[in-house]
Amino acid sequence: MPQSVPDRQEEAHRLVAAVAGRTTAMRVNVLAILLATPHPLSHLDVLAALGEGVDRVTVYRVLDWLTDAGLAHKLAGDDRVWRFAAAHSTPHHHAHFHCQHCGRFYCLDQISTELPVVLPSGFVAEQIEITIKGACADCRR
Amino acid sequence: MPQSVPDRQEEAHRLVAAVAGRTTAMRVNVLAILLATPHPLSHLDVLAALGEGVDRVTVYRVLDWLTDAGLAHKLAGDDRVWRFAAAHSTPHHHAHFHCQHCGRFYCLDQISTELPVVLPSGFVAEQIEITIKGACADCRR
DNA sequence: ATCAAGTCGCCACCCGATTGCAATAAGGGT
DNA sequence: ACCCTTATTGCAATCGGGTGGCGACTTGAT
Repeated sequence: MPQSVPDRQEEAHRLVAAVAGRTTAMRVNVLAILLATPHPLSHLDVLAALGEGVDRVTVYRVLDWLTDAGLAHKLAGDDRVWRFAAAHSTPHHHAHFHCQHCGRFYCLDQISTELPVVLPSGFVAEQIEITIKGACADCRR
Repeated sequence: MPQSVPDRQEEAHRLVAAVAGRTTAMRVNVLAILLATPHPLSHLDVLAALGEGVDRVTVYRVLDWLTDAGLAHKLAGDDRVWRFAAAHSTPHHHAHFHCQHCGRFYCLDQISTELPVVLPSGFVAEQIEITIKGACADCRR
């Protein structure tokens, strides 16, 4: 079905197979799409990239599975929509850019979220999420 | 109706009156609740604090109005729920803490979001949102 | 006191996400 | 290569935070 995702298929297959759990076509295809895209994708984006005849719920579950398996990141935007990005090369901790105009998300690999934060006593940080909002290069024209 | 919010009522009234637009009981009450709470509240939290007989939709609109008026901040959490905090003393740019266990949000006034970020060319930052996830002091016990 | 414009309250509705369950496919054991 | 167990998929229904529409009611300027 996804002739629009030619490459990354093998890479995705290798990554999925390396994880405990079954290696299904759906998981491989979805991961291939995420790998081929430089910015985080919404569930709807993934569904569109897969083409017709794919069940929404399955994609939800596959994306969650990929997230649990550590192969993808899940991030929440202001529009109450989940975005997913492949975890692959990108270091696990980086910031995101959210364009207020076109709504697109970008990964800002250069910006680390490894901040030396000082929390109130008793608080323990497990993860830091940084989202920069503004206008992307495309929308500035 | 809100005998549970004794103080802050006058302060809230003063703040609402200082803004262009009508000074309604609903706006004053909701702002008083936000002022009386040290951490951001969800729409449901506010509704519960107001007591019975208050319309959901009105609270949604009041919260949006307060946000537009600059009297409250609106922030998105992982659970796809808006949280609102009084803008009052708190500097406009600060980080938030999200407890993964109890789901509560805290304002981290000490941590500024005035970072010297370097964006790809053409990108313009308008706002930076930092959310630190982990376990709060209460849940660590 | 009057009255137009701004708000409130109730209705139904939107849409992303989730749950339940039967049908199907993956892959280990033989 | 086949079978059988079990995880995954597909479909339908549902959930739940949030929104739009519109008549009734306040607000506050006149």
